[in-house]
Amino acid sequence: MSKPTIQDVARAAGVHPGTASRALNPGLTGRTTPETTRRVREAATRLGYVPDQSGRNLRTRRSHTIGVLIPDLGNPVFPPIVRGIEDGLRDAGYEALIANTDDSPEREDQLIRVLTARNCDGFIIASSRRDDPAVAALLDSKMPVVLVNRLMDTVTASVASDDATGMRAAVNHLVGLGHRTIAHVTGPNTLSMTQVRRAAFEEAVAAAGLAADPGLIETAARYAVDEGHHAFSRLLDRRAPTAVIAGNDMIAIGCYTVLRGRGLRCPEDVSVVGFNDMPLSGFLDPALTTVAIPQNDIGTAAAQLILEMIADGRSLHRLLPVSLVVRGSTGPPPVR
Amino acid sequence: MSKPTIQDVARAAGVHPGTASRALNPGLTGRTTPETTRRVREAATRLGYVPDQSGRNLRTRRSHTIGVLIPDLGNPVFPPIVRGIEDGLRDAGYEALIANTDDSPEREDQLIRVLTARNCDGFIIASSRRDDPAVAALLDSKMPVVLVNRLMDTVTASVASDDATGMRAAVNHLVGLGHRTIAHVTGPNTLSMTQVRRAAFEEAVAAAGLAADPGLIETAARYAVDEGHHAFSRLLDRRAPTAVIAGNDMIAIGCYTVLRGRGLRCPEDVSVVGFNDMPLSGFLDPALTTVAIPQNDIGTAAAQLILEMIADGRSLHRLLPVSLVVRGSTGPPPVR
DNA sequence: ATGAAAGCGCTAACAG
DNA sequence: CTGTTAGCGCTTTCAT
Repeated sequence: MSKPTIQDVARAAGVHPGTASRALNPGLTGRTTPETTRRVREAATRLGYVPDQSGRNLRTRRSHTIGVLIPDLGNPVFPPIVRGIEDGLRDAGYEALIANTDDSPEREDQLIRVLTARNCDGFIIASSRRDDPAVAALLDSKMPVVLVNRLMDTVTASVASDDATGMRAAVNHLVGLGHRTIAHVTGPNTLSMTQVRRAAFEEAVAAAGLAADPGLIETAARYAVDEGHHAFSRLLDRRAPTAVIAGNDMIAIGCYTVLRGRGLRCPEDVSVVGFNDMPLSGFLDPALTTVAIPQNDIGTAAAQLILEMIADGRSLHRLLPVSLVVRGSTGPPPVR
Repeated sequence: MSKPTIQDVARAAGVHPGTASRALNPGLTGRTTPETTRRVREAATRLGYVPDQSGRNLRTRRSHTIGVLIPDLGNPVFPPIVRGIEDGLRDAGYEALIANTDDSPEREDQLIRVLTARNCDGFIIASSRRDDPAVAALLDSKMPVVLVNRLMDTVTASVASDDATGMRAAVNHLVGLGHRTIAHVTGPNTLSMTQVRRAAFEEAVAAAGLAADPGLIETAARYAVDEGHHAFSRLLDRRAPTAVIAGNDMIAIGCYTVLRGRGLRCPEDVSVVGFNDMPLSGFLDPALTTVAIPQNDIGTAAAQLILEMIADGRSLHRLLPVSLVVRGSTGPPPVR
């Protein structure tokens, strides 16, 4: 004997399937007699009835499923965020469909289609570029969308860390240690996150009374170790900073490898500050000083936000607080 | 304009929806004229047609969804495996529903129920303990299940790395360097993985003609940095090994922190070997010598296997090759 | 090889 | 409040 359908339940309860459906749907209580409701529910539990999701999805065009787009689960920043999302959604009876875009616009576009075909009720997207036609089209289609950490002008709902404040704290930390020549290795310019962190860097440097020097800023093609390595290497070929703030922890590791390759010590010769405080950053040698973003909270906030959008259409921007974690990679500048 | 349906494609191609369906379904090539197939496919791509899964699921009585249970996405070993699973499944039109058990039996049991209610067509489980009633019940129910890296006696389908061979390579590497006192910090005994690695360690040590010394083996309560730290600390309190093989890379990091805390250098005083070669292990200082398991391949193999089980009921055990990656954390033992 | 038609399980709109 | 009916998009059987 296979799984019971709502027809079976209706027959057992002596009512019409439509009535059984109403009795079983929590949102429609009051549309059936208490007595009927009771009888149907009793029959359902007795038969071990579990509503078939496929039928329900097809009819309601709802799947209780959220598409989650991230650049790459292999980047250690994302797993904690994804966990936050998953747990937040599941507590509300939703599931996450997770997909990696590898920062490829084509792949992102294709994945949006695949997930749309699954009738996702909404999307949480952490992979968007500032100019992103696929996401823009999704927003146009009135699909609920929450952007995470990478924002776009047109979006109405987002969750991000307060990177500007974090960057200021990082710069002030270095200035307080006595640094006067501070470099910044940014991520790719296509991302809003890069812009925010870079603008805050320039602002904080100016506020500290240091000379603005474009030569102290270099762009890594991706938020990855090797690209960070190349970018910082180019920077060191033309300048001699006593400290560098990396666009994120992966780039910071790239800075480490450059210093090691050139026989420079960290923090004695050059201090390094990262961004994100991803897992294991504290176990690097030296332990990385970095701006910690609340990765798990970002995930749960994104989950909560998308659910609110689906329920009431409410949408807002949330900025979550960060904190500077001072470890062993920063110290006073060398005496010249 | 909303999403195109197969009706739209059929109309555009001038054929009946049924024919369009046949032309689009890869399994049914030969049931339509090459010309028809071409025309339908052309119309489909032109319209950007993506089959609606709810309709398909309802009709085929399949959800094209696989439940994936892992201990914790926060452990850097798992993201690459999960990526392999996701990509492997998606290429075949399946999606993964990922859930973290945090190694809690209760949570695992509950998650299995949640995912079963979603009509998953099968499960890929990387969180099973040797004695695991929830997974055992799932196996009993004839649900297709593939176990990953952690095996059980009763399972018929599994994917794992060839840990025994890897462990032998690690031991031989150390013996070749001249080490005669080699320690092993294992993971928890509840996992088959731990057993396999430990048994292979003892075997390889014996095969090298070294004395078996139970005092050189210590168990970490979890595959985590802090537990690895505590376990290795206990071990060093009673023995003075010149090398240690950690149950995995997280435990290896715990060994690093113990050595650092005691003023011992790696590899000059004590060599350390890890297991898994998780991301960033190569960027630790010293770069970790470790047994690399093909994380991505494990994921894709698991995806392939579960799809085969669903399709033909075929099931088998796969053991994937590993390789020792020699980096900077191993060297000759100190001269006494 | 293709067209026609039925139906998977469910719920929303409409009557009564 | 409940029965009736229709149909979501797709695949598959049955004709032709």
